[in-house]
Amino acid sequence: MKCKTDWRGRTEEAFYISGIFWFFTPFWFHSISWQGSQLFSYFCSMVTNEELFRKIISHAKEYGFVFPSSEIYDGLSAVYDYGQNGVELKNNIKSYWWRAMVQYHENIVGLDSAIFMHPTIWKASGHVDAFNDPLIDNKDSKKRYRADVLVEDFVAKIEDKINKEIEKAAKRFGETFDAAMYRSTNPRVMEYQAKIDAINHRFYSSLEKNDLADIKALIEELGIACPVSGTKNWTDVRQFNLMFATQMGSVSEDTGTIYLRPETAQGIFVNFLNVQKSGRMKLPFGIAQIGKAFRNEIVARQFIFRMREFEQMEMQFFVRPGDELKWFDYWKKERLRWHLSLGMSEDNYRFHDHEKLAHYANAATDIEYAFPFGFKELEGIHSRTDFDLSAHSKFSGKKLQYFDPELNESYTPYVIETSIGLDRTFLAVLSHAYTEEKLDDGSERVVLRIPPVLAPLKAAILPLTAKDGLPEKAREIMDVIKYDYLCKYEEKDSIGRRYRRQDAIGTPYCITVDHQTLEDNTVTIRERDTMKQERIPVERISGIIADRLKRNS
RNA sequence: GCGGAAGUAGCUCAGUUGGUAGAGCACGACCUUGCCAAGGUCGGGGUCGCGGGUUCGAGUCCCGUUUUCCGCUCCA
Repeated sequence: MKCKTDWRGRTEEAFYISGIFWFFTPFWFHSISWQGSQLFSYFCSMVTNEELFRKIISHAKEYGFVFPSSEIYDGLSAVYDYGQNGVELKNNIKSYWWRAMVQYHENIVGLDSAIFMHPTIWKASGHVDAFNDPLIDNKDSKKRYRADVLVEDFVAKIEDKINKEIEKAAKRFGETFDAAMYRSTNPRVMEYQAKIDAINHRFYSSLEKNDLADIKALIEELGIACPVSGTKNWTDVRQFNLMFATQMGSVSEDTGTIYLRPETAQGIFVNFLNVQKSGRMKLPFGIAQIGKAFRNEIVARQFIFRMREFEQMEMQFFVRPGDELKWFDYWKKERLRWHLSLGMSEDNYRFHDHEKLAHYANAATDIEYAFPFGFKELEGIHSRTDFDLSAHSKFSGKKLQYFDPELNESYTPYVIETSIGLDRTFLAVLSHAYTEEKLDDGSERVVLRIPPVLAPLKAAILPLTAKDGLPEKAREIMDVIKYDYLCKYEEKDSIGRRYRRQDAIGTPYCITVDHQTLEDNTVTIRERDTMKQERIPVERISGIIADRLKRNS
């Protein structure tokens, strides 16, 4: 009935075309052409996806969801403002998450920590070191590399040579061979090892001194060539600090430089004791927080997917050491359940387990969402061990431990983190919701199938005509239910056009006041997705909407 | 940050070898209609992203710059 272009842009036509190829190809050719036809439809979907993504972005602007920041001043790169409908959707996502985490879990409490934090926090967390990448470009291939990675790769090659030497020697000497001994005595291996040590020493001491010129000199002396162009035509090494720095008047340190937090997690860790003691929290328990974070990304793109100022919804769950993988699994399942509860199709989500773990983690996974530009990280779930609390313990000199009455001992709790991007969730909802439909009568409509519980407006109150006392009656109804839900009253334009306008911003219900309303005090309630209408008594409007929203969440 | 493409009304776009800024939709007022958008009349809105240059004259040609998109790169 409906020719739907879903958010992946896989229109029926795309399948149809690849189907024709399939049908007319000789059977013997199918095994070969299968991949080709897959590629072909993939290509089709890529093209329509780009188009679809563009449409979503302009729809978001046109209907007051997302505006480019400072637009009248030409905009500010990768910064966006949320408009009148966007702010509602965003707030609804926040409270949907907050309810699920804080209200429905008796052992999770909230927190709202400041964006400004003591500078040493970022040393303890590792951000000062890890967020400083020295970068270098090859002028011929125009490729950019991390200088430390180039040097590491070079070192790895020497390491390979050592290993080959040892292998050869092992064959020669047979079972009596002692690799460790060989390593520390063989002159050629020792020479290689000395070279590695020299390179590493020079690189890291230069990095520490922030001597970028010497890092470039090192790369040139080693004769490292670009893997793509094969040339050694390098730019200067530049340092990108991914943390925004600013000045604060009175900081007791010698420098007044403070950073805008690059993640909200540290605010939770440094308040671990405050919350645990004042809330008399018993392990396992969690602290949840929603807030802004800032990263000076080199490349911030893809609309609100990667911004320099963004909002996270994080929860740190403190557990007994040894239990962490059990809880990691628990939160993996629990968080996916939350996503699926929005009803945005199971196929759109997948786990991506990390094979290479960060220095602090012993297990990590991402929940990825199928955005129009592919599966991308939406939420991270990490088992962070006791890395954070121990680091803060060490840097602050305060003992961040928990006395476990059951075990009758103190220990540093382990942490499971769930960290979801609010703006990314917003984009996921919008991408899922945006639908272009062809109706039976041949007309088209754009409808945002936002999960009703998240929709900016819950209902529109519409008098069928702007006369005969219908506006007055509709106003009366509006004045009652506006205290239950965010609603909009509208009387301008034909009723059909008003329905379409509400479809375009995802309002799940339209309440229409007609002539019959004046007689028997009933109205029609129109459902956004099906466009079906039913007649209900005025006094039951709020209750019926409440029931349906609950059913949807 | 590098390379490529683009920027004209709220949106989608047209604009001839350089010669007085346009259309459709949207918006506002009034009329008409009255349950799934686009009937009538009238109207508002653009220093053509910004800044220079060439020219008698620049939306158009040249340079710079900025923003967006694509690719590279990066991504706790």
